[in-house]
Amino acid sequence: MSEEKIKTIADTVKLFKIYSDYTRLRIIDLLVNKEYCVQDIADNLETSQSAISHQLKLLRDLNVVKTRKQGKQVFYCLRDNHIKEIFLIGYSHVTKCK
Amino acid sequence: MSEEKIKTIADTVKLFKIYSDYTRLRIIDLLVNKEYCVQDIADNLETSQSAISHQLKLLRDLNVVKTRKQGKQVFYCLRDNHIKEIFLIGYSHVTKCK
DNA sequence: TTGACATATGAGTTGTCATTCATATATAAT
DNA sequence: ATTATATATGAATGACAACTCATATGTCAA
Repeated sequence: MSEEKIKTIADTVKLFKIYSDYTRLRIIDLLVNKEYCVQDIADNLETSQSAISHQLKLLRDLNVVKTRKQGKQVFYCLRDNHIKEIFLIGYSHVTKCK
Repeated sequence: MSEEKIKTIADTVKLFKIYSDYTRLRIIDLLVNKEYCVQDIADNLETSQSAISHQLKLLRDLNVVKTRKQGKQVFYCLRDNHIKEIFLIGYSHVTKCK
């Protein structure tokens, strides 16, 4: 296996890992439609503000989400369509297989 | 969020988790083209027979791969095209973003 | 400027999971 | 039957990652 291929596979693992956590996937699912501030995400997912904030930091560092600050609140949305597309492919695949 | 949606999201997490390990993804990548016996997979990936065998058990249990026994050897291949498709979507997405 | 609110973050804990090591099972060859 | 080879598997180990708890930072209102 070439060095380049190894790198690509490793990057693909990283990509899929984004979607491989229940909290993160619910965040992504929520943000598919519109932006949310942190507390609203936490409320929707019935998860602590801290847990959500940690995951959002991860998603920020991975360039999955972008933020918009408005007063005390920070609104999050998906950075581009690629993330949404892959999520929807996986999601619809699962839906079909029922 | 409805009970059913929660279940679907959880199942989607499981689906993505299949692809979220370096050893597993290399196995899947290898099996995209043709079947391999266990030792050949191990040799190709330069990973121990035991580590490969454990991952193959996982993939078997998840219905990702199927097996064909021939003498002392067991040949593995992908069970259907769905697994291949999602892998290729992720893989090509990463390739494009370079 | 003080207090209240929204978010971020560091440290510590816990659980999960991929690997190794040792060994079991199964098949083939002599 | 015995030995060698291919694969599978249980237990133990180690690494990582998600959460909690406590607290810091930043912003607004009074």
